[in-house]
Formats: sequence, structure tokens, C-alpha cells
Amino acid sequence: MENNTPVTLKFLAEKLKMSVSTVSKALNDYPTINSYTRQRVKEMAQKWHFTPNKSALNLKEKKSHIIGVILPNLLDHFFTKSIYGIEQYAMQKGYNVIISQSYDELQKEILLANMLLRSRVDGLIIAISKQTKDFNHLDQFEKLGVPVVYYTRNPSFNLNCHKVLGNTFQGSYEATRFLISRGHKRIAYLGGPKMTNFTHDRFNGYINALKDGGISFDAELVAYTDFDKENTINAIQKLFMTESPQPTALVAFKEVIIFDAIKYLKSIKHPNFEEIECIGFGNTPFIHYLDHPPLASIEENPQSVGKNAIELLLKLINKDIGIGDYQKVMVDCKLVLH
Amino acid sequence: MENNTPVTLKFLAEKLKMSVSTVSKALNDYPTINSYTRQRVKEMAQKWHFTPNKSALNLKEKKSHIIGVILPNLLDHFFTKSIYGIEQYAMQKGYNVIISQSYDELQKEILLANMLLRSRVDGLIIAISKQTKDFNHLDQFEKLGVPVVYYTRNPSFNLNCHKVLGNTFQGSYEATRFLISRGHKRIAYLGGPKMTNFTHDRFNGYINALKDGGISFDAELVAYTDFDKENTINAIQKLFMTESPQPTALVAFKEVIIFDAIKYLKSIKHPNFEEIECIGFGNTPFIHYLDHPPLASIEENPQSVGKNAIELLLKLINKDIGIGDYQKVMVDCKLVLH
DNA sequence: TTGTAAGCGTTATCAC
DNA sequence: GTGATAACGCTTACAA
Repeated sequence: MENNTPVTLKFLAEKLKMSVSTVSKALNDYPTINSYTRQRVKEMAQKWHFTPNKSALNLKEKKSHIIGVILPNLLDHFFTKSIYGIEQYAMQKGYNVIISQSYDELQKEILLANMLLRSRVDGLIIAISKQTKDFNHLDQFEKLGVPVVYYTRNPSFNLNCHKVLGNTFQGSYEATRFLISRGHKRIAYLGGPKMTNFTHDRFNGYINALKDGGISFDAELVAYTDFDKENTINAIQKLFMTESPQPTALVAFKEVIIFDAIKYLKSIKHPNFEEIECIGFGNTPFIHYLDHPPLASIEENPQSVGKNAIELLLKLINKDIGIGDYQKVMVDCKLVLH
Repeated sequence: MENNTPVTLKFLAEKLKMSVSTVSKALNDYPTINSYTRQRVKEMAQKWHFTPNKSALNLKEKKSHIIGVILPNLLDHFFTKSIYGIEQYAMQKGYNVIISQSYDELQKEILLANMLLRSRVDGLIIAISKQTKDFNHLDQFEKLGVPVVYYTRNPSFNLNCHKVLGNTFQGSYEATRFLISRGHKRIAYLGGPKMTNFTHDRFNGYINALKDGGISFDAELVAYTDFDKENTINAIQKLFMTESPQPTALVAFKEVIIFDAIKYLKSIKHPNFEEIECIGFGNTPFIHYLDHPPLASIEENPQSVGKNAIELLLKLINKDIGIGDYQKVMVDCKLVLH
């Protein structure tokens, strides 16, 4: 039973003394095929572990069955988890996934986009870099009929596109309301890269929660960081090194910023760093090892975001949804107490 | 310049009023082609952004240009980083990578292996699950001429195979020697899953360092965990809840075990948990947020391990190395002080 | 120096 | 019900 001739339709046809096309039809349950013939063919196929050659199918169907994914960084738990959702669903539907990292750099993103376009991916899922403000390198996909789904990071400057986003407005709204309900009056907001297009919703959630909670907004309680350590520390200094009444709570764009904040406040022996209550987007498993863990986390359900993205993309690929019929899917966040 | 006919050789040939084969040869720098012709062809190809259809090439070459990777879990930083090395190098050489997770379960691993075999991957890179003791599902690849490279986790029961391993012996040897040099006499060893085949080297490194450092081995100072929280706590209890003189230092299979250990000892208010000096395999960036970080980390250079694995695999695929000429590559570890 | 034709493994269209 | 044939896009003897 060991042999080195590849098991192809031709091979089976010879064994069965039939034509290749009959074998093909039998395996694909064509109604015109005699049921006994079909059975014989299927048995033989089973016996030899026949699997159709994907390259041949791809060539015929003019599809690569490859989905490209571009994301900033796999070291961020959010993205690692999101590709679970993507990969599982894709595999199940017969697609392979190529993952590539932009490291949050536009130049790299452009390079990767061109590479993926040239390797003829059937679709693209992308979380844009923090530098991406122009979308030529991504728009070219749709021009060639290759659908693109933006996920997680909202390219708000790009109006005509498909998006799957976490409901970060709701996330930071709930977090802020929760802090208010615990009696906080001075709640700081530490945002992500300033002036990028995927950060507004969180800020708006914070603002709206303040308003609905009857707390007036104070610009002194808002700072931004681009995730760079130094930058983060500057932001924290802005928030906590002032003369005015200090914040007693903090809502942060990403959990990791909170870790940096707490570490810094501790290092400078800030008098009441132990009392400051923090909530950030993330929910890293690591949290449980910290001496001063955040009060709660805004769980973004990355896996679900990923799954929604690939689901939408496959619908676009299969033309169940028109490529110009732009969709927007929101995935709710959940406040998790620690 | 916009058009929906795919840019193929045929398309270019028609534009140039040449035959398809001439175009193909020109693009592939056949010496028999007139240099002026070649130039014209290349210009036209450039103009139309011609890229050869990979499915067609794959079909012709009888290759899929896909590498399968099976690993236990992407949430482990080691594996996430290792696929950097794999993916980068593979992409550069024109291969795609399918990553799949066994969640350290043999059943899942078998399933994935069969799936990958059926999707005709050109090669397999695998970090076996902690349950894998039988290798039928992996041996079948080589029987069909598909090379397999085992990485990180040593399948020592499987003698005839290609491996790329971290030099964990050296890693734990150096860690232990370092602890001895700091005056420790009672150094505990907290190992990974007992009786699995990829854990011996670390233990041997520990043992040998003790011997070379003139410290006698004490079985009471050794415990094992399968990474399960409860299991880890049992192991820690075994080490620290005894009547005999307690360990003052700890070498651990994985950094995360140390985090669990410290957390537990702190929770039970162990009298001198602050003095215990720990070193584990890993070097998680997260470490810097801990109040009681390990003394040092054994950096396993995951990226380099991944790169070596894919390099070896591609050599096997290209038959630069015979599939039966079994290779073993070791990647050194490095002690990183915190 | 260029062109013709076969073949990689499938499926779809026809003819028988 | 079944079988021949063309086509998908590319490479490569071989012929011209």
C-alpha cells in the first residue's frame, strides 16, 4: 500500500478502469452518476486517501484560498487572540491565513499590502498602523475586486469601507460610569496615540459617561501616549504632577499603560498611588500576578472581533454581500472586575 | 489602464505579439532570448504589474509552498516569538505558513497533523504536545517524503528525526551555577511535566551544576508541575512546606511557574518569600511590572530557534540535506539579569 | 532566436 | 450514465 505515485483522479480512474471525469463526478455527487459506480469510486478514494489537489482547484477556480492579515504586533495579546477567531473559522472554510506584522509602521504596512496583493490573496483583514492616514495602498485591493475588512482600529478617514470594531465607546463609557458609581469625582483619561483616527470613540465614551454622571469635564485630566514608555511617563506626569486636585481614578486606552503608570507612580513614591483605581482595555491574564492590579478590565473580546471580521470577509468573497455595500459590525465590550 | 482581464503571460504575449513561451523565457532570463526582446517583455510586465500565478506554478512544480506549523499555544510568548523567525524567513523564500495550535493535547495534534498532511504542506515544523509519546501521526509525513522538523520540545523517544532545540541543559546549568555563585546552598528545581521527554536536559543541567559547584543533590528539592495552577501549587508546597531546611533559591522550567510560586508564597505569607531568588526560562517583558521579579531569566532566543527550524526545513525540502540524514541543531540560551 | 505543444490535477461542457 | 476534451496559467522539451 506504499507507493510514490501521487493519488490523483487519474490514478483512481486507472485503478477503477473508468474515465477521470466519471471519477470526478462521482466524488462530487453528480446526480447523473450511477449510485453503484459512485460507491465504488468513493471506496477507492477512501482506500487511497485521495485528497483533491488544492493548487489545481485554485488554478481552476481562479482563487488562492489565502486570506491576508496585517496587524501591528503579535506581542499584543489582543491581536494574538483575535487571530484565533480568524484562523479557526478560515481553516474550517478551507482558507489559509497569512499573518504579517506592520510593527505600527506605515512604510512596513505598505510593503506588506503590496506583497499580499501580489500573492493574490482572496481578501484582506487589517488593523491599520497608528501612522496610517492615507489609504491608497489598501484601496487598490478593492479596485482589483479583492475585499478588505478593517478591524479593531477604525479608519474613520476612510468612509467607504467594511469595518468590524470593538464597541470601545460602550467600553469606556461603562468603565467610567463604574468609577463614578464608586464615588470618584476626578477621573483621568489616558488615551492612545493623539490625533489618530481610531481613538475617538473611547474618549467620547469617557466624556459621555462624565456628562451622564453629572461630573464636569476637566481638560487637565486628559493626556495621551503613543505607547512609547517615555511618552507614557510624560503623560502620567501631566496628570499627576500638577498643583490642582489630583485624579483619584484612571481610564486607560490599553491596560499596559496602566502598568507603566503604576510602576512609575510607585517608583517616585507618589503618596497615594495605592488608592488610585484604574481600568483599562485589555484583560491580560498576567494581571493576577501584580501587587496592584487594576480595579477592572474592559474585555474587548478579541476572538469574537476576529471571527466577525473573517465571517464578513468570506461573505464578501462569496459575494453574499456586495463589495460596495459597506458594512459596519460592532462587538460589545464587557467590564470584568478583578 | 484599468481592466478586469487578469494579467497573465498570455495577456502580455498578445500585447507584445509574441508567443507565451517567449514571454515566459524572457521573464526568466533564458539566455537564448534576444536582449531587446527581453527588455520589451520586462517593460510590459512592469507596466501591467504582472505577477506569476502561484497556483499555476504550484501545480506545475507539484509543490504547495505551504509550511505547516503545529505548536501548543500561541499565548506562550516563546511560541509567539518563535513564529516571527519562522514566518519572516519563510515569506522571504516564497513560502506561506499555516499555524495551528494543539493546546498541548495529543488528540488535537493528531487531527491537525492529518489536516496538514491532506492539505499537502511541503514540510512540517512541530513543537510536540506534552502528551505526545507515540509518533505515528508525524512519521507518516516522512513516509510520504514530506520533511518534519521538531523544534523546542525534544521528542527523545523518536530517534530518527530532525531537531532544532534550545540548549536548555546549558541554560539551567548556567542559572544554577549563578545561584551557587551567589552563595545559595539549597537550590530547588521546579520542573515541567514529569516523565515527558523534553524535560530531561534542564534537569540534567541543574544536577551537573550542583555537582560542579560542590553541592550535593537532595531529592526533596525537586518537584514537577504540568503547568496547571493547582498542580504548580502542589509542587510549591512540596518544596516549601517541609520540615527540612527550606530552599533559598529556585530554578524553574518556565518563568510563569515562578510567578505562580511567588504569588502563592506571598498569599500564605511565607516568612521569607522576599529573599528567595528565582530564575526561570522565559524572559517575559512583563517581568518589569512585578514587585518581586525573578533574579534573572534564561532567555531562550525563540526567534533564533524558529529561524533555525525553518532554515533546516527548507534545506530538507530543497534536498540540500537528505531527508534521512538526521540533523540536530542547538541554540544557546543566555542568562539575563534583571 | 522564437514558437509549438504537452503536461501539472481539476471541473465543466458536450457528445455518445 | 459515462467518456472525451478543453480550459485554468505556467514551464520546458523540442521543432522551426
